[in-house]
Amino acid sequence: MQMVTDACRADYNAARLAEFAERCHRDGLAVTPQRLAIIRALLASADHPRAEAVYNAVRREHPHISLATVHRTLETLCRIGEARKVTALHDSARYDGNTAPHHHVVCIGCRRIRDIEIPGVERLLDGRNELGEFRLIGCALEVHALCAQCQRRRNHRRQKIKGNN
Amino acid sequence: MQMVTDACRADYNAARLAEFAERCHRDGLAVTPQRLAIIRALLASADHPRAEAVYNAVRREHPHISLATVHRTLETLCRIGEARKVTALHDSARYDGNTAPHHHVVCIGCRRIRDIEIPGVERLLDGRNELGEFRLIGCALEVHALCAQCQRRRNHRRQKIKGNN
DNA sequence: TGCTACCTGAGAATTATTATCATTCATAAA
DNA sequence: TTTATGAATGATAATAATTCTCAGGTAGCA
Ligand SMILES: [Mn+2]
Ligand SMILES: [Mn+2]
Ligand SMILES: [Zn+2]
Ligand SMILES: [Zn+2]
Repeated sequence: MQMVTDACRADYNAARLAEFAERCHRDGLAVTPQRLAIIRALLASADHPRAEAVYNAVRREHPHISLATVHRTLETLCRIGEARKVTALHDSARYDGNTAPHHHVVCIGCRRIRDIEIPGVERLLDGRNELGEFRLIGCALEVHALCAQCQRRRNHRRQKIKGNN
Repeated sequence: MQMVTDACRADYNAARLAEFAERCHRDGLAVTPQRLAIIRALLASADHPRAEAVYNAVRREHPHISLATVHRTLETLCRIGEARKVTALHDSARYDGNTAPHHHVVCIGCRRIRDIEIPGVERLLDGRNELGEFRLIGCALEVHALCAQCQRRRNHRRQKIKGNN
């Protein structure tokens, strides 16, 4: 287990930026100055910013950009796989009365959550209680999945799209 | 790895409910009908409800309860360790331009997030792409920690509290 | 049986996010 | 290069989740 340093991201970021226009075209998206500025700001920051933080960064070059555009664009970037969210469960607080150690499987379609037990997860951190400047407390594994219902839904949608061709 | 069944929670819930009043007293909290109803509803549901869902459940017995009380109480339960949140990062969406596989360490004080690489996490799911009704897609490990700054802050606060005795 | 500090309900305020719509612009065809 | 067109943007309203405020209520204790 080790921290990912800023240094090793420089090349990665340059490569990602170089590919960006091509990827937008592949997905049928226009390469707008706003989108370029937002992906640049996102790649440049190692701190997993919120929309507001990206907005503040981008505004230095594009003082007229709208916060709504930043929200929209970040969602678009996630949809085409150029960005992701740190957790799939940010939309509202989910509470758990089970305080015993366990982990969760989350349906990325409908946000259904179920408990799972996974032996060995704690062991991943074992022996360490520090990492860089951080004092470690515990960990939670979020297993991403599709529930039966959302699997069906996606299949139906795919078939509809096929039919429209 | 296995799903946690409803059945094996029945005893656990009864035990937790029995201890509840004692634990409130220990923490200097009053045992109000609202708090009892909320912990009961939370323990009874295996689906990691949002505040709204707890509100709807509790309202059947306490039609006059306020949604604000539900929010407040769920937060209180987390503070005294009688409940927890599924993720510490629900308050606003956090975006990540790094699409390579990696995990995160999260400061539970200030929500600072850093990338970490942990070999072997994917292996926890290996061999399986189904679990119960869920089709597995991937996973994300959220390592909880305190950053240097928040460690200092907590120490200062503890000293202040000591001084007030 | 009171006292008192803590708790609750009601509703306002705040914050994050999404929706609406008129205007602008990136793209590709002519 | 010009033009046509559908997609993208900015401004702002709307919605949703959560927190705040404060007057009145009540649990816990003497
Ligand atoms: Mn759980
Ligand atoms: Mn990351
Ligand atoms: Zn689902
Ligand atoms: Zn911190």
